Amino acid sequence: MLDTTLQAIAEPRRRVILGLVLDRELSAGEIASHFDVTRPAISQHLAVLSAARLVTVRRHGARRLYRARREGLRELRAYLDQFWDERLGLLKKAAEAEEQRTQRRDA
Amino acid sequence: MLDTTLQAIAEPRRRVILGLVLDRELSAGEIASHFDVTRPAISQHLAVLSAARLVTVRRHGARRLYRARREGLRELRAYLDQFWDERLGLLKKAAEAEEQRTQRRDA
DNA sequence: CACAGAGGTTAGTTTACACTTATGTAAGTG
DNA sequence: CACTTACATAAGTGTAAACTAACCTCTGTG
Repeated sequence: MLDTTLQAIAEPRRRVILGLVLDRELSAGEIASHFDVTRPAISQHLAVLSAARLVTVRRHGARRLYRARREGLRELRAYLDQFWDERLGLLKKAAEAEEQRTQRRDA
Repeated sequence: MLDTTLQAIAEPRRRVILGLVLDRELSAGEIASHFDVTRPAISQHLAVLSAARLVTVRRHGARRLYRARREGLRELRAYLDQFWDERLGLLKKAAEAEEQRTQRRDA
Protein backbone atom coordinates (compact mmCIF):
# COMPACT_ATOMS: atom_id res chain seq x y z
CA MET A 1 0.00 0.00 0.00
CA LEU A 2 2.64 2.51 1.04
CA ASP A 3 4.65 1.30 -1.90
CA THR A 4 1.73 1.75 -4.29
CA THR A 5 1.08 5.24 -2.98
CA LEU A 6 4.68 6.34 -3.30
CA GLN A 7 5.07 4.89 -6.76
CA ALA A 8 1.95 6.75 -7.83
CA ILE A 9 2.98 10.18 -6.59
CA ALA A 10 6.64 9.77 -7.53
CA GLU A 11 5.69 10.62 -11.10
CA PRO A 12 5.56 14.45 -11.49
CA ARG A 13 2.67 14.49 -13.93
CA ARG A 14 0.53 12.46 -11.58
CA ARG A 15 1.15 14.99 -8.83
CA VAL A 16 -0.03 17.75 -11.13
CA ILE A 17 -3.16 15.74 -11.92
CA LEU A 18 -3.76 15.25 -8.23
CA GLY A 19 -3.52 18.97 -7.71
CA LEU A 20 -5.98 19.64 -10.52
CA VAL A 21 -8.71 17.45 -9.05
CA LEU A 22 -8.03 18.24 -5.44
CA ASP A 23 -10.94 20.56 -4.86
CA ARG A 24 -13.05 19.97 -7.93
CA GLU A 25 -14.21 17.18 -10.19
CA LEU A 26 -12.77 17.12 -13.70
CA SER A 27 -13.38 14.84 -16.66
CA ALA A 28 -10.57 12.83 -18.18
CA GLY A 29 -10.62 15.11 -21.20
CA GLU A 30 -10.42 18.28 -19.15
CA ILE A 31 -7.49 16.83 -17.28
CA ALA A 32 -5.76 15.75 -20.48
CA SER A 33 -6.15 19.21 -21.99
CA HIS A 34 -3.75 20.54 -19.38
CA PHE A 35 -0.91 18.48 -20.77
CA ASP A 36 1.27 18.10 -23.79
CA VAL A 37 1.01 14.34 -24.01
CA THR A 38 -1.67 12.26 -25.71
CA ARG A 39 -4.93 11.37 -23.98
CA PRO A 40 -4.15 7.67 -23.57
CA ALA A 41 -1.06 8.64 -21.59
CA ILE A 42 -3.23 10.59 -19.17
CA SER A 43 -5.73 7.77 -19.11
CA GLN A 44 -2.97 5.46 -17.96
CA HIS A 45 -1.87 7.90 -15.29
CA LEU A 46 -5.46 8.08 -14.08
CA ALA A 47 -5.57 4.30 -13.92
CA VAL A 48 -2.46 4.29 -11.73
CA LEU A 49 -3.88 6.94 -9.43
CA SER A 50 -7.14 5.05 -9.30
CA ALA A 51 -5.44 1.75 -8.47
CA ALA A 52 -3.53 3.51 -5.69
CA ARG A 53 -6.88 4.84 -4.50
CA LEU A 54 -5.65 8.40 -4.74
CA VAL A 55 -8.59 9.42 -6.93
CA THR A 56 -12.22 8.37 -7.23
CA VAL A 57 -14.06 7.95 -10.52
CA ARG A 58 -17.71 8.67 -11.22
CA ARG A 59 -19.42 8.08 -14.54
CA HIS A 60 -21.68 10.88 -15.66
CA GLY A 61 -23.08 10.09 -19.09
CA ALA A 62 -20.25 9.56 -21.49
CA ARG A 63 -17.90 11.37 -19.17
CA ARG A 64 -15.77 10.09 -16.34
CA LEU A 65 -15.30 12.52 -13.51
CA TYR A 66 -12.23 12.28 -11.32
CA ARG A 67 -11.59 13.71 -7.92
CA ALA A 68 -8.71 13.43 -5.47
CA ARG A 69 -9.23 11.11 -2.54
CA ARG A 70 -7.25 12.58 0.33
CA GLU A 71 -7.63 9.53 2.52
CA GLY A 72 -5.31 7.77 0.13
CA LEU A 73 -2.37 9.73 1.52
CA ARG A 74 -3.04 8.92 5.16
CA GLU A 75 -0.65 6.01 5.36
CA LEU A 76 2.18 7.95 3.75
CA ARG A 77 1.56 10.81 6.11
CA ALA A 78 1.71 8.43 9.04
CA TYR A 79 4.96 7.00 7.73
CA LEU A 80 6.52 10.43 7.54
CA ASP A 81 5.20 11.41 10.94
CA GLN A 82 7.30 8.70 12.46
CA PHE A 83 10.41 10.54 11.38
CA TRP A 84 9.55 13.32 13.76
CA ASP A 85 7.90 11.25 16.40
CA GLU A 86 9.65 10.78 19.72
CA ARG A 87 8.99 7.08 19.99
CA LEU A 88 10.78 5.92 16.90
CA GLY A 89 10.44 2.28 17.66
CA LEU A 90 7.37 2.22 15.49
CA LEU A 91 9.29 3.17 12.41
CA LYS A 92 12.04 0.69 13.07
CA LYS A 93 9.43 -1.98 13.48
CA ALA A 94 7.83 -1.02 10.19
CA ALA A 95 11.18 -0.96 8.44
CA GLU A 96 12.08 -4.38 9.72
CA ALA A 97 8.73 -5.77 8.70
CA GLU A 98 9.28 -4.46 5.22
CA GLU A 99 12.76 -5.89 5.22
CA GLN A 100 11.31 -9.30 5.97
CA ARG A 101 9.02 -8.96 3.00
CA THR A 102 11.73 -7.59 0.72
CA GLN A 103 14.29 -10.33 1.12
CA ARG A 104 13.03 -13.86 0.85
CA ARG A 105 15.58 -15.77 2.90
CA ASP A 106 17.97 -14.72 5.64
CA ALA A 107 21.24 -15.88 7.17
CA MET B 1 13.82 18.70 -4.83
CA LEU B 2 10.45 17.20 -4.04
CA ASP B 3 10.93 15.04 -7.07
CA THR B 4 14.36 13.90 -5.93
CA THR B 5 13.04 13.09 -2.47
CA LEU B 6 10.10 11.09 -3.77
CA GLN B 7 12.20 9.18 -6.25
CA ALA B 8 14.61 8.29 -3.48
CA ILE B 9 12.05 6.92 -1.04
CA ALA B 10 9.88 5.30 -3.71
CA GLU B 11 12.34 2.41 -3.76
CA PRO B 12 11.47 -0.02 -0.94
CA ARG B 13 15.03 -1.02 -0.15
CA ARG B 14 16.00 2.60 0.33
CA ARG B 15 13.19 3.05 2.83
CA VAL B 16 14.53 0.09 4.78
CA ILE B 17 18.01 1.62 4.73
CA LEU B 18 16.57 4.88 5.97
CA GLY B 19 14.93 3.04 8.84
CA LEU B 20 18.18 1.33 9.73
CA VAL B 21 20.14 4.55 10.12
CA LEU B 22 17.35 6.60 11.56
CA ASP B 23 18.54 6.63 15.13
CA ARG B 24 22.07 5.31 14.78
CA GLU B 25 25.09 5.57 12.56
CA LEU B 26 25.97 2.51 10.51
CA SER B 27 28.82 1.78 8.13
CA ALA B 28 28.13 0.89 4.50
CA GLY B 29 29.17 -2.67 5.21
CA GLU B 30 26.85 -3.02 8.18
CA ILE B 31 23.99 -1.69 6.11
CA ALA B 32 24.79 -4.01 3.23
CA SER B 33 24.87 -7.03 5.55
CA HIS B 34 21.14 -6.58 6.12
CA PHE B 35 20.35 -7.33 2.50
CA ASP B 36 20.46 -10.08 -0.04
CA VAL B 37 21.96 -7.99 -2.81
CA THR B 38 25.61 -7.24 -3.50
CA ARG B 39 27.47 -4.40 -1.80
CA PRO B 40 27.75 -2.23 -4.90
CA ALA B 41 23.97 -2.25 -5.14
CA ILE B 42 23.73 -0.85 -1.62
CA SER B 43 26.50 1.60 -2.37
CA GLN B 44 24.43 2.94 -5.24
CA HIS B 45 21.34 3.20 -3.07
CA LEU B 46 23.36 5.12 -0.53
CA ALA B 47 24.56 7.46 -3.27
CA VAL B 48 20.95 8.15 -4.24
CA LEU B 49 19.92 8.79 -0.65
CA SER B 50 22.95 11.01 -0.23
CA ALA B 51 22.22 13.01 -3.38
CA ALA B 52 18.66 13.50 -2.15
CA ARG B 53 20.14 14.68 1.13
CA LEU B 54 18.21 12.06 3.05
CA VAL B 55 21.38 10.74 4.72
CA THR B 56 24.65 12.26 5.86
CA VAL B 57 28.05 10.60 5.44
CA ARG B 58 30.97 10.82 7.79
CA ARG B 59 34.35 9.21 7.19
CA HIS B 60 35.84 7.44 10.15
CA GLY B 61 39.11 5.81 9.15
CA ALA B 62 38.47 3.43 6.32
CA ARG B 63 34.78 3.33 7.15
CA ARG B 64 31.94 5.53 5.99
CA LEU B 65 29.23 6.10 8.52
CA TYR B 66 25.73 6.91 7.40
CA ARG B 67 22.87 8.48 9.30
CA ALA B 68 19.37 9.57 8.32
CA ARG B 69 18.88 13.30 7.85
CA ARG B 70 15.30 14.00 8.84
CA GLU B 71 15.34 17.53 7.49
CA GLY B 72 15.42 15.99 4.05
CA LEU B 73 11.79 14.99 4.39
CA ARG B 74 10.52 18.41 5.39
CA GLU B 75 9.48 19.49 1.94
CA LEU B 76 7.59 16.27 1.28
CA ARG B 77 5.84 16.62 4.58
CA ALA B 78 4.85 20.16 3.73
CA TYR B 79 3.52 18.98 0.39
CA LEU B 80 1.35 16.37 2.06
CA ASP B 81 0.18 18.82 4.69
CA GLN B 82 -1.44 20.87 1.99
CA PHE B 83 -3.81 18.01 1.30
CA TRP B 84 -5.33 18.49 4.70
CA ASP B 85 -4.87 22.20 4.94
CA GLU B 86 -7.92 24.44 4.70
CA ARG B 87 -6.36 26.97 2.41
CA LEU B 88 -5.66 24.75 -0.54
CA GLY B 89 -4.64 27.56 -2.82
CA LEU B 90 -1.07 26.85 -1.91
CA LEU B 91 -1.17 23.36 -3.34
CA LYS B 92 -2.86 24.47 -6.51
CA LYS B 93 -0.22 27.09 -6.93
CA ALA B 94 2.52 24.54 -6.46
CA ALA B 95 0.87 22.16 -8.89
CA GLU B 96 0.56 24.81 -11.54
CA ALA B 97 4.15 25.87 -11.07
CA GLU B 98 5.23 22.29 -11.58
CA GLU B 99 3.01 22.05 -14.61
CA GLN B 100 4.79 25.03 -16.11
CA ARG B 101 8.09 23.29 -15.57
CA THR B 102 6.86 19.95 -16.87
CA GLN B 103 5.52 21.06 -20.23
CA ARG B 104 7.80 23.24 -22.29
CA ARG B 105 5.36 25.06 -24.52
CA ASP B 106 1.69 25.86 -24.20
CA ALA B 107 -1.29 26.68 -26.39
C1' DC C 1 56.41 -0.84 1.01
C1' DA C 2 53.42 -5.05 0.38
C1' DC C 3 49.06 -6.54 1.45
C1' DA C 4 44.40 -6.83 3.28
C1' DG C 5 40.00 -4.66 4.32
C1' DA C 6 36.34 -1.12 3.34
C1' DG C 7 33.82 0.87 -0.07
C1' DG C 8 33.02 3.66 -4.23
C1' DT C 9 33.03 3.43 -9.66
C1' DT C 10 32.43 1.59 -14.37
C1' DA C 11 30.39 -1.27 -17.95
C1' DG C 12 26.98 -4.18 -19.36
C1' DT C 13 22.37 -6.56 -18.76
C1' DT C 14 17.59 -6.93 -17.58
C1' DT C 15 13.32 -5.17 -16.24
C1' DA C 16 9.92 -1.49 -15.37
C1' DC C 17 7.48 2.24 -17.10
C1' DA C 18 6.00 6.44 -19.59
C1' DC C 19 4.88 7.19 -24.00
C1' DT C 20 2.67 6.72 -28.97
C1' DT C 21 -0.23 4.62 -32.46
C1' DA C 22 -4.02 1.79 -33.26
C1' DT C 23 -8.23 -0.43 -31.87
C1' DG C 24 -12.32 -1.18 -28.96
C1' DT C 25 -16.51 0.26 -26.39
C1' DA C 26 -20.15 2.97 -24.29
C1' DA C 27 -23.02 7.13 -24.42
C1' DG C 28 -25.09 11.06 -26.86
C1' DT C 29 -27.04 13.18 -31.63
C1' DG C 30 -28.77 13.73 -36.50
C1' DC D 1 -29.27 3.39 -37.16
C1' DA D 2 -25.12 5.85 -38.94
C1' DC D 3 -22.04 9.01 -36.84
C1' DT D 4 -19.55 11.50 -33.45
C1' DT D 5 -17.76 12.29 -28.82
C1' DA D 6 -15.47 10.52 -24.67
C1' DC D 7 -12.69 7.45 -22.88
C1' DA D 8 -10.32 3.00 -22.02
C1' DT D 9 -7.42 -0.90 -23.52
C1' DA D 10 -3.76 -3.28 -26.38
C1' DA D 11 0.51 -3.61 -28.60
C1' DG D 12 4.91 -1.88 -29.51
C1' DT D 13 9.05 1.33 -28.53
C1' DG D 14 12.59 3.95 -26.00
C1' DT D 15 14.74 5.12 -21.86
C1' DA D 16 15.66 5.08 -16.98
C1' DA D 17 17.13 2.46 -13.22
C1' DA D 18 18.31 -1.57 -10.24
C1' DC D 19 21.27 -5.12 -10.44
C1' DT D 20 25.86 -8.03 -11.13
C1' DA D 21 30.75 -8.66 -12.14
C1' DA D 22 35.04 -6.53 -12.50
C1' DC D 23 38.07 -2.83 -11.40
C1' DC D 24 39.95 1.10 -8.83
C1' DT D 25 40.96 4.01 -4.64
C1' DC D 26 41.85 4.80 0.06
C1' DT D 27 43.17 3.56 4.86
C1' DG D 28 45.35 0.94 8.25
C1' DT D 29 48.89 -2.69 9.58
C1' DG D 30 52.80 -6.21 9.33
